[in-house]
Amino acid sequence: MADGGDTKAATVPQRLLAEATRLFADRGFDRTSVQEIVEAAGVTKGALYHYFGSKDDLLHEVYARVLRLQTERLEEIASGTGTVTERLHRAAADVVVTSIENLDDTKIFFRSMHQLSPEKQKAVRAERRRYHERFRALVEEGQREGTFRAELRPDLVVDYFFGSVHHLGTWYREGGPLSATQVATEFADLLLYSVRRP
Amino acid sequence: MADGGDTKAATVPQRLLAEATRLFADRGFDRTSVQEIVEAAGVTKGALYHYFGSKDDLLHEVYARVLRLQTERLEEIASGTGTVTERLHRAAADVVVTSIENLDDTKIFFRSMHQLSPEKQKAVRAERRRYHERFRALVEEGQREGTFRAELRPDLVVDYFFGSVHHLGTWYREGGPLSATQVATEFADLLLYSVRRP
Amino acid sequence: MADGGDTKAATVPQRLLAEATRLFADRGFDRTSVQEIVEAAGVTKGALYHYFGSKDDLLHEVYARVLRLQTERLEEIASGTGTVTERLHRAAADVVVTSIENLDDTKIFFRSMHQLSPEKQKAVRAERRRYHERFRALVEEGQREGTFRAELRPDLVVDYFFGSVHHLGTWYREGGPLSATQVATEFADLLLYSVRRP
Amino acid sequence: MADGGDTKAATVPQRLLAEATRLFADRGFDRTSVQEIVEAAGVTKGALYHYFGSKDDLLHEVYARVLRLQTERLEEIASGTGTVTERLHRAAADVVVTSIENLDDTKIFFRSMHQLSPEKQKAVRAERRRYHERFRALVEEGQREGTFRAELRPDLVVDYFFGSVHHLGTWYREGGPLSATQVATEFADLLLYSVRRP
DNA sequence: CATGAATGAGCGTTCATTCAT
DNA sequence: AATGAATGAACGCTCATTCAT
Repeated sequence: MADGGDTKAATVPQRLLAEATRLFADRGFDRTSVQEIVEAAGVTKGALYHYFGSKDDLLHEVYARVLRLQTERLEEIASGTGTVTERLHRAAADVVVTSIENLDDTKIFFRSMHQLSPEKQKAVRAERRRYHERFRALVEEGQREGTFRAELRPDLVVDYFFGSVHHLGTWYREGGPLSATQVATEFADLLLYSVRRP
Repeated sequence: MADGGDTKAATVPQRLLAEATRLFADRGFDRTSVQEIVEAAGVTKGALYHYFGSKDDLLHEVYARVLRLQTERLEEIASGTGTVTERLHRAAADVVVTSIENLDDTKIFFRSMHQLSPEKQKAVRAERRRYHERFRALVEEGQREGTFRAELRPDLVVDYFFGSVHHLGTWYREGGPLSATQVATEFADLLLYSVRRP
Repeated sequence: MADGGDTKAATVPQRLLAEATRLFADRGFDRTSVQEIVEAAGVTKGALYHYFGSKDDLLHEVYARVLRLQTERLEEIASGTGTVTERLHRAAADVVVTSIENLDDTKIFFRSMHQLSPEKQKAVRAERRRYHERFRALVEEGQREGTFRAELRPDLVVDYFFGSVHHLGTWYREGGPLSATQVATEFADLLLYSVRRP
Repeated sequence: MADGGDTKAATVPQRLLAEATRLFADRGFDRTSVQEIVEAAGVTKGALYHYFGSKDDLLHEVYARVLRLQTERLEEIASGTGTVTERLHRAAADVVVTSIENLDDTKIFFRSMHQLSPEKQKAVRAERRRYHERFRALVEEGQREGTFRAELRPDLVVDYFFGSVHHLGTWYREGGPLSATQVATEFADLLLYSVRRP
């Protein structure tokens, strides 16, 4: 009963979620069959439907998990210590690092969102919006205190930056020439250079 | 029979391509059936398969068209007159405008690329790489002449910027508060601010 | 915990049978899942399979209960006092009233019979036949004593009348313009008019 | 190309409808799989769905056909020559004969109606109601002219009689002791005896 | 050029039942 | 007495593609 192994010890729903994440990232939601997921997890379809209401639910769980994680981290950094420049830089770098560390989730996020059912899409978007708003608040804070350029549209800056972040999945390769931290630092630098009053 | 009208005059393959683009952007490649495409175009399946080898071919054509267009425009701007700052700004703003003007193609591009067959994906990526290289050359040119910051990794700058561009499809809405030109100017400004030596 | 209430006090198998009856009548046997039954009864699947061997068994119990009831009542009436005319009228009216009072059972009876396993179907049909025979005996008694028309085929009369009775479930609505007794009287009248020597 | 055979010559949709009718009557709608139907008809599932939108559609077609047939016949008889007694007798006997001749349809009708989708059920019921109304009009005509007993509720008489007719499928066996005409005559006699002023 | 009937493999999902606890 | 995780087979349906006409 002791947690000795790694995959063997995981519960059935955990294994299903892990394999689904991997497969959705690999070939996309529509191209992944329920059969493939259960085979990868070593169970039968019935088991999957015992824990998840639908294939859609599985994808929704992936989203919920990553959104929860990122929201927590941003909240901690944004409300932490340091100048607004330091905090924005830290938040930007952090979302890059965690996006790279969970590259499968990142890939799924922007590729498969529109394959969710309309209601679930709405729920995810709402959560996402809250996350963006917290980030935008940092930009606005910097504008109010005169550190960031006042003529910028903060919402546009956020969309600009997160476009770059979401696209990491299309070009970043583990084992490539760049470490996660290197990319994170460069991206955060690029962001700060573009918003700071020169 | 003479080419007098507008929609009526479009040839069958043109109409098929137009409807396919619209539908792929709307619901994604996998969620669009061949039946829906031919119904929208007012022809039968046989006609589609007469002009296109497969559903995949249709998607490939969408990509080929937009890549051709963007490459032409970039080439013209990059090799045009003006300082490197002016040319990079112009190129960046232009790709934003054309991405917004062809928002359907933009949506398809980043959502459905991985649904192409491996060989076609490879071909599209190669073409895309050439496009990015031309853009990167502009950054390098600015670095060589001392206008842009030397410590930047030019390839990373390009990925950073095009991430933002590709994501326009997820948030930009026609009829919203921002015109294509406004977004283009802001995006190009953000880019230039982040690469220019302060 | 004392048997004070009404629904709360019912035993688990009683509650299961009651909910199954309601659901089978509502949506049919095949359209009712075991899951729905146990949820309605507030127990789990294991409990159902503890008391009933199969879903089929549950349906069989419904039949057994209603057949037992009707046989008892017919027996009492047929062997009671009064002329054969009075007894046939009373029996006919009574089966209409009890069919309406147990409309769910009536609906199930003619809709779901063929969904029982072959052996159980045979058992139910045999029981049903005995019931019909007792009814038919009343008709024959009337023919022998010259009250009912001799040229009638008694078995056909029985099938004719019970067709009408079994179909009550398709059109009778509680709260409609007709009370159970009104329908019972009219149906019994129609039967007697058609069998009595004019 | 000449219509030489019997089953071979029938078109694919005709064969599908014929086999579906037989199977639905045999084992009920829910117990008949689409796979069984297409195997019996010697085609594949794709072919079935080329001609029919759903399994439900197939059942609806069965209903539509039999309702059309019966309505035509009733209309012809009811508006024909003869006294109201003769016409009601003729109509009653005719519906029995055609119900026996199309016993499969009769079985399906009362067993599987509630397995149709709600909208289609509504459509069938509406058509059925029109049929009943035409029949009821005959009873009312007889009451107005004083031939039938005035105290009868005509709608109840119709439900009474058609209950018997619909139940033919549960007990009538081809090759049994009774011909269709014999049953028809007896049923019509029973009806007329019960409605005529003695 | 174009049709549309037909294929065949695969899809997501349901469900009665079993069994270790 | 009762749980609920898990099975495994079947279900209705979709779809890109082919091919005789």
